[in-house]
Amino acid sequence: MNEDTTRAIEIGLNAVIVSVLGPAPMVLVVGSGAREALPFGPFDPLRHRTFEIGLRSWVEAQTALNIGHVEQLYTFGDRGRHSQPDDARAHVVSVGYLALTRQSPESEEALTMANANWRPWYGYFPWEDWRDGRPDMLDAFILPALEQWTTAGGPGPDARRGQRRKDRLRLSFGGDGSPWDEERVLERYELLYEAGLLEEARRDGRPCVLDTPIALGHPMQFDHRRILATAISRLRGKLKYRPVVFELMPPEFTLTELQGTVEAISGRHLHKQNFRRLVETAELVEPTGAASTSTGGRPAALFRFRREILRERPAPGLRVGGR
Amino acid sequence: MNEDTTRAIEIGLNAVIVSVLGPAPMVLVVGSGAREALPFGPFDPLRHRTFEIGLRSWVEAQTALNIGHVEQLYTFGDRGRHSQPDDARAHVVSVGYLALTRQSPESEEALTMANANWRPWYGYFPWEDWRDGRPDMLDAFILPALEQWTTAGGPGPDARRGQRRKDRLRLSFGGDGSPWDEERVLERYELLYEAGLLEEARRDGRPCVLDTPIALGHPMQFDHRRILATAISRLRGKLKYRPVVFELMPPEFTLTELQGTVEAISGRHLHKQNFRRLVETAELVEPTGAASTSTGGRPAALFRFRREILRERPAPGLRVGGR
DNA sequence: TCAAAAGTGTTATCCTTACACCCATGT
DNA sequence: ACATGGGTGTAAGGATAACACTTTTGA
Repeated sequence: MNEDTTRAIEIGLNAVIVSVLGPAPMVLVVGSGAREALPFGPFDPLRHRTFEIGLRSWVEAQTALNIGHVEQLYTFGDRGRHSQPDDARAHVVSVGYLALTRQSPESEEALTMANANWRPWYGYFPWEDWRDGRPDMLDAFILPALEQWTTAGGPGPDARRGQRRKDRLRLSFGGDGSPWDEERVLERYELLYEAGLLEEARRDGRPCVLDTPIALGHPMQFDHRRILATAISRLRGKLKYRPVVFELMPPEFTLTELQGTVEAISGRHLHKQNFRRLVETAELVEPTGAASTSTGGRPAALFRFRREILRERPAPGLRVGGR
Repeated sequence: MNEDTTRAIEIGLNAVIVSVLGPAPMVLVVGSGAREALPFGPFDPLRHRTFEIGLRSWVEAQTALNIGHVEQLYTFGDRGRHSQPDDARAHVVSVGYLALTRQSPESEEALTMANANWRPWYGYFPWEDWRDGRPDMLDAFILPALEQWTTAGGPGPDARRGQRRKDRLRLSFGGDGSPWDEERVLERYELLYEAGLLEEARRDGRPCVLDTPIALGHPMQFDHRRILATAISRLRGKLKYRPVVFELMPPEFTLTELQGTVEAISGRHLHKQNFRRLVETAELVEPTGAASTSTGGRPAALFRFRREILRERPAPGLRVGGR
C-alpha cells in the first residue's frame, strides 16, 4: 500500500485556450479539417517546477499570447474509450488545462507559424448555443435520436438499461419538468458519444442507433472535444462565483459588451436590466468617465474592472439568472 | 506545438478515503507519528484502463473497504514546494482522489495488515472544526501569528507585499467584514504553510515568522496534508449540490444522525428545523416506518436515502445555511 | 423625426433564516 | 415528574425574476 514502484508513463499538457471575439467564444486549435486538435505540449519536470509553469512557458513561446487565468481541468489516463484503439500514445497521460486570454494582433504571426487558428467553439457544440432561443437541431435531430437510443433493445432485459438512459437524458438535456442546465456540457457530450451520434464515436468503432448515421458538430482528434466540453462546463460554472469574464475583456468596455461576453460563454440570453443591476450591486466595475463612440444608437459609458473587488468580497462572480 | 516527445515519468495515485464515525470525520492513513501518509498506489496502464479503475482495484484489494463515490481531485506535479528538497520521487506525478466509504468490521483486519488506520481529520486541521463555536486557537495563536506575517518587513518596499498578504488573510480566515467560508480549507492551509506555521514548512526549509515556532495540527509526509485540505474543500462544497452524504451513512439513519454527519464534514453547527425542512423539501429521504431505540429521549424515526431523487432533480444536495 | 441602442424604477414571488413551542419516551 | 432528545408552524427579511418605460445619439 505504500510502495513506490510505478510504471514509466509520459505526461502531456493539453490546453483549452479561450478568447471571445465579438459575439463568438473562440478556442485555439491546431491543424484543420477532421484533424483539428487542442494545442499539446510535453511536460518536462527537469525544466519546469510545476505543470502550470510548464504550460505557460510553451504556450507563450509558441503563440505570443498573454495568458491570464489558468486552471487545471482534469487528468485523463484513459486507454480505449475516447481514443484510437491502437493508439501509439496509449501511455500518454494528458493533463487538461483551461486558459483565458484576449486576441491580440501581435500574436497573429506566431499563430500562423504554429498552424494554430481561433475557431468558434459552438462549431463543436452547436446544440449549446441558446442565445437565439432553443436550437432547432435539438428537436429536429438530437432528441429523436436519443429517444430512440433509450428504447433500443425494447422491453425485457434491456428495459432497466433503457430507464437509466431515459433518466440521464432528462437530466442532461432537460425536458419533462427538468430544465436545461447550461453547465452540463460534458454530460451531454458523453451521452451523444455513447449514443453514437458523434464522429468520434464512429471512429472508435461504436455502434450508432440510427440507420443513417449523423455526426453532430465538428469533430476533433483523440478525446479533445471531450476536454473542450469539460472546459466549457467549468468556465460556465466558474463565471458565477469568480470574476473570470474580465480576463476575456479589453481594459475598457461597455456593459453591453460585458453582457455579450457572458452570454457568449454561458450560451444563454440574459435579461438586460437584471444583468446591469447584478454588475452594479456586485461592484465589479467602475466607470472610466469616457463613452464609446456609438455603434448605432446612444453612446455607451465605458467601464473597467474594479480589481479591488478581489480583496473585498469572498466570491465575486456573476450569478446570472435566465432570460 | 503538436509534437509527441514527452519525458518518462511515474504516476502514483493518492487516495483520501473518508468515513464518518459518530461525530468524527475520519481519513485513512498509513504509518504513524510524523510519518503518517495518505494511502498511495501505483498506476499501471497495462492492467487498468482508467485511473479510477486502478484506484478502486488496489484500495479494495488492500483495505477490504467498499468504496462508493470516487472523484478526482487534482494532479500534482510539483517539485520543490511542499515536498522534500532532495526527494528521490521528484519525477512522480501524483493524481489525488477522494473516496467516500463506511467503516465496516470486515475491513478491520485488512487495515491492520496494511498498517492503515482511521484518524479524525480535525487532528490535521483543528482550526477547521467550528461545531462548538469558533476554535480558541484562532484568536490565541493563529491570527496573531498571521498578522505578524503580514507586517513582516515593515513599511517601505515590503508594504505592498504586506497589503496583499493582509487581503489574502482576510479572505481566507475571515474577519473585518469578511465571513469565515468553510470551503476555503486549502487556501487557509497554504497561507499557514507560507507563514511557516506548519511542520511541513519547517521541513521544507521555510522561515517562520515567530521566534518560538509553533506547528499547528498533526503533520503528514510529503504534501499529503495539502491533498487532504483539497479533499475537505471539495467535499464541503460538493455536499451542497450532490447527495454525497449518503455514501457516508448506513442504509438507515435518523435525521439527527444525518445532520451530525453533515456537521462533521462542514465543520459547522446547523439549525435543526431548517436542516430538517431542507431534507424534506429536497425529498432526499423517505421514512422506513421503523424508529430507532432511543439513545436518551423520544425514539427517532428512521429514514433511508431516496435513490430516485437522482433521476428526478438536477442538483439534489443540501445547501445548508448557517447556525 | 425616426431608428437604434443605452439606461432606469418598481413590483411580485420565492427562498432563506430565525423565532418559540409541543411531543414521546426512559428513569 | 422531569430530563432528554424528537419534531413542528409561522413570520420577517432579502434575493431573484419580470414587468414597461425614458433618454441620448446618428442618420
